[in-house]
Amino acid sequence: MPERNVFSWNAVIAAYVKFNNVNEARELFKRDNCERDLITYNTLLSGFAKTDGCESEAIEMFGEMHRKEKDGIWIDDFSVTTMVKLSAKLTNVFYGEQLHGVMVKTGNDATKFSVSSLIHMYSKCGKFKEVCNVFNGSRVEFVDSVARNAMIAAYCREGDIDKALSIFWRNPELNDTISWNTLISGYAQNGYEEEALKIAVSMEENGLKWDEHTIAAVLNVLSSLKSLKIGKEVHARVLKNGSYSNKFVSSGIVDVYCKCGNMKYAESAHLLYGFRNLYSTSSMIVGYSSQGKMVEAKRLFDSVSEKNLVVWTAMFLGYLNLRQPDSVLELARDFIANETNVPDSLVMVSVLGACSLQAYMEPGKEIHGHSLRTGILMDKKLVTAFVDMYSKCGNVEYAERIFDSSFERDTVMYNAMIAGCAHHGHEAKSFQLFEDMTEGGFKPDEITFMALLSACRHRGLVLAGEKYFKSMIEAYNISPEAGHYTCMIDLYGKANRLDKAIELMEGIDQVEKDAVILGAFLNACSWNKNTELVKEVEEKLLAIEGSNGSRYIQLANAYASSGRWDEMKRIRHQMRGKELEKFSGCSLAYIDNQVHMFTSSDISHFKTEAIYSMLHFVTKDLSEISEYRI
DNA sequence: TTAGGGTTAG
Repeated sequence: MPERNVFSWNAVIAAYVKFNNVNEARELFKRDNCERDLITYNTLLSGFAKTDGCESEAIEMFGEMHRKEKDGIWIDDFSVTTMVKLSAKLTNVFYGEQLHGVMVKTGNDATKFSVSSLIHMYSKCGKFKEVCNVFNGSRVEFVDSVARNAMIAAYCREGDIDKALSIFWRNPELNDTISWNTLISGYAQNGYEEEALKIAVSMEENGLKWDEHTIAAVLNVLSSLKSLKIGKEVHARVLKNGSYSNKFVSSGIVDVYCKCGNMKYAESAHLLYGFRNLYSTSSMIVGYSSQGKMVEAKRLFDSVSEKNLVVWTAMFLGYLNLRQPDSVLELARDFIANETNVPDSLVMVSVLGACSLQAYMEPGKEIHGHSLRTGILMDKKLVTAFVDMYSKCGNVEYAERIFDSSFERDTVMYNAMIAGCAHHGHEAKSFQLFEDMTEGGFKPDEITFMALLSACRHRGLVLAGEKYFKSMIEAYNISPEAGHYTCMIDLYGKANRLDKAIELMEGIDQVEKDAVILGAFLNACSWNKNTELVKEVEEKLLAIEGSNGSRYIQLANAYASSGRWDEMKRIRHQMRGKELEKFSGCSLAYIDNQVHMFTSSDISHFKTEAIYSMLHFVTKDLSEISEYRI
């Protein structure tokens, strides 16, 4: 242009901002010949505010505009609204409140722009009371469709769908695409996925077309529902209208396939349109790691240059679910060495899970120390993870201390503490915790009863065990699972009440008589030297688990215990020539930075002699003090 | 020529 003026400069800078090219906009702004006025500043300010990674430039520029008062450039209502929106994006309510103050001072707090932006900002920052103050304190003419939509969204965030609906249906003629989209997401955020889909359908019936936001919201719903069929339908729609170039839509498609467990489709969708999209890649990592496919997960994880806590946690949880604590701890070392982000509670929970698996207390203690020093919020999941870790690492006193100091509790946390006490032989405490739990209004679940029954089993408390077993079924309407039956049979067997064990077995449906229950019953028969029953169990057990070598050994031992060497020989003979998997339970001890693993009758350890001699003393002491058979 | 409301991953 031969003749440029401030209008043409503003127009071209605005065009770059509009098309998300803030770098070019900044370059033009900085040129010596660029003519600038307040509008130029506001334009670039909004560009910085909406661009990820440029937020601090916006704050800096706003400060600079403030200082330029004497040059005739000041901030106006446009600049303030832009900054309120930025406060919402950064969920910085302190900044937002100051801007609200500026609005009041300059008399700009009663416009449709200020009302909608303030409602949005306070809602995003979780200050619902302030949202209501702004909304109720605004004159009707300043509450337009934008403010109305902001209010619907605020009610949805607050979890008050009914209020959101009442605004939505009070003047249905005012509803635009954004109102409908807000409601779809609102339903989904509050767990009403089916209703969200119905709203999306009725949106079209009301003559409003789906836009990219609608499609992204619907895909999000389908991920939660794990609906492959409708997911494919929406995918087809996306292919027709070309909206896959939208990053929310493309990563949404990838996520639906991941959540449905169809990694083949997910992989091709990711390669076609999710490549280099962090959200799509994250979904892929989560998808693979939740299926235990850690090689694939790691390949994608390594390709992410800017890792965040979401992808880290996905990897941690993947290894943890596969029960590979070494991989979790190795990844944790990698995290400490390379990650600038501070670990949050979910990262810590994953690493604590690995410590629990390995009975390795040191890293757990370090995490505990770190969380105390940094003052991180101890949420319920984190407290539970500490309780579990300290219990499983042998320090139930620490576990109790953390449990006692927690302000909030839930069923899972109680379960961890009850199980911890049970495993350490503090059955009275377990029972007391159960009382506290039910009195506090927390509903016990099948895991609670598993912990209580295992406390009874370890201490031979038949009557208490029967009481909990009965109350689980009758008072709490929980059907016993294999673990509960196993506990009871074990309990009866050790208390020499084979008659009771038989009675219980008779009451279990055929389908529920799985190998674990039969195995427990076999032990009960063996302790009570009932060879006839062992024979009966043998047939059923080998029919279900004929390839499990441990079952043959268990049978052989059962016959041996009552002196039936002929039968034992027969079982040993049967084993020969078969390719059998053998599993043996092991114990782990973490001593001097090294894991020591022990199985029953193990003599492989380099300090075997010392260990057995100590074991001899401990066993002697225990049998003297214990009233029960060990 | 500048501003406000709705959408993703643990």
